[in-house]
Amino acid sequence: MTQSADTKPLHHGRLREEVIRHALAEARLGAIEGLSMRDLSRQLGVSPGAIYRHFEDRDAILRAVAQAGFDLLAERFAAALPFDSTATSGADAVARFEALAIAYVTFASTHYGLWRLMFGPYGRDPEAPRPERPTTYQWLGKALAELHAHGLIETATPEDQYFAWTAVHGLSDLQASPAAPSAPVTANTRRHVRLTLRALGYRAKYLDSAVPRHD
Amino acid sequence: MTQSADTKPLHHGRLREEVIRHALAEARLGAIEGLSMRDLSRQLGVSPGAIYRHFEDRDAILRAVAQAGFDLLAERFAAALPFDSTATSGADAVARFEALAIAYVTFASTHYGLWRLMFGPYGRDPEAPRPERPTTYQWLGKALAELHAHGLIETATPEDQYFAWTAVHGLSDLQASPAAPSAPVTANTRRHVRLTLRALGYRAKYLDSAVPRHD
DNA sequence: CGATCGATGTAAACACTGATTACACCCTGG
DNA sequence: CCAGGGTGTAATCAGTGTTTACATCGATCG
Repeated sequence: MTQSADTKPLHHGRLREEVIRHALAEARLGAIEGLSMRDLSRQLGVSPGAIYRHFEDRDAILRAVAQAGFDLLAERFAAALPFDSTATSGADAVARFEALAIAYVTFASTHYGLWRLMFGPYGRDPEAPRPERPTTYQWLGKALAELHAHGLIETATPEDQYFAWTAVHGLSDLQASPAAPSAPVTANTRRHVRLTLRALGYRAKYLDSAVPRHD
Repeated sequence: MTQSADTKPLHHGRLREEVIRHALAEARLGAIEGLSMRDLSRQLGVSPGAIYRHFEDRDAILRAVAQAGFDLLAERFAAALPFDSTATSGADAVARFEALAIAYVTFASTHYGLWRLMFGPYGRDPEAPRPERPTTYQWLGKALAELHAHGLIETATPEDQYFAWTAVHGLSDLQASPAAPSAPVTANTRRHVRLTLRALGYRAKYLDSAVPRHD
């Protein structure tokens, strides 16, 4: 399984990673459900059967890609906001929450196919938890806890957390859906975040004033 | 196209409706993307080619099913709440909004595959608008207008409307997603609705008190 | 009434897909 | 040096979406 990295020893070498890379690239645009084994094998210059040395199934590839999607999302979170740092002020806590939301919505709209895959039936491979990365839920929990610590929201219960997630998640989905009216991403998200915070009892201190940005 | 209903005149008759009926039934459970023409034709006791007399494509079937999904959702709305009626009081306006939200979430969770299809790339057939039914957006707009008319929310702008939709939509999606923690549907939705209303400036009059139910 | 014609269904074929199998290769460890 | 296992190949199988040529039925019209 785990190979000595970049030695490229056998005929082709590190096929598994290449498969995931290509499938992931295809998923960015959409319609990853239409992924074809034979297309994949042709792109990789390899016979169709070869892939079955590394994946049991086509479904196994989709699961692995979904997994990679969650990793990618975690990277985006980390890029928008270091996980170890803490908010220095109330305004900063708001900005951090907002940065998180924007990262989420942006990821969904720039990787819609992948994002749908992540929340579809291949969402999680229960065999392969990876506790080394904080999950979306943990990021969100931390952001809410900070807001609560600075007295900006009334509570930071799991229910509040769930609500905040669903609000941002719903925006992300409808933003990219052809069945809904569309709007510019980040401006829309900012307004959305303000309303979400108000739902959580935000005291309106910074509601209409400028808020310090992260990056 | 439109046939004299139940005469069943030709070899098989009304194949088109039967195709949609079967595909729709399959969509209830999920994975309608995996719909197979040949499976369908076998279920209908018909040769595979016959279906192509009524649908250009497999995709055309999916589009038609998505369309039928929106019709079905509209029916659920109408069942939960007559469109012509008006809220008699503030509490009633709240109850009506809540009934709408519950209908939406329940529909999504009981017809998840269909619901995903509706918001996927086959979401809308732009060739076939049907102005005779109020859309989700219109239902929602009416509910918010009533809340505003009774002085319960500050504004009822399109932005508010969009926010309310995304909030309920996100709940619907995460509720049925394997990648998220799950919870009981209606109780969860009630709490969600309360928070959503608060985001819109709800004055908390009925927030924790019992609210009259519809039906 | 009977011929005609368009709408509907059938059967066979085509290219393609996911998956399995038997076989060949070549690196590695003893 | 040579066995063995991980890796890739070629051929093959059943199943798919779609097209084509052909058959059949029902209504329409002279």
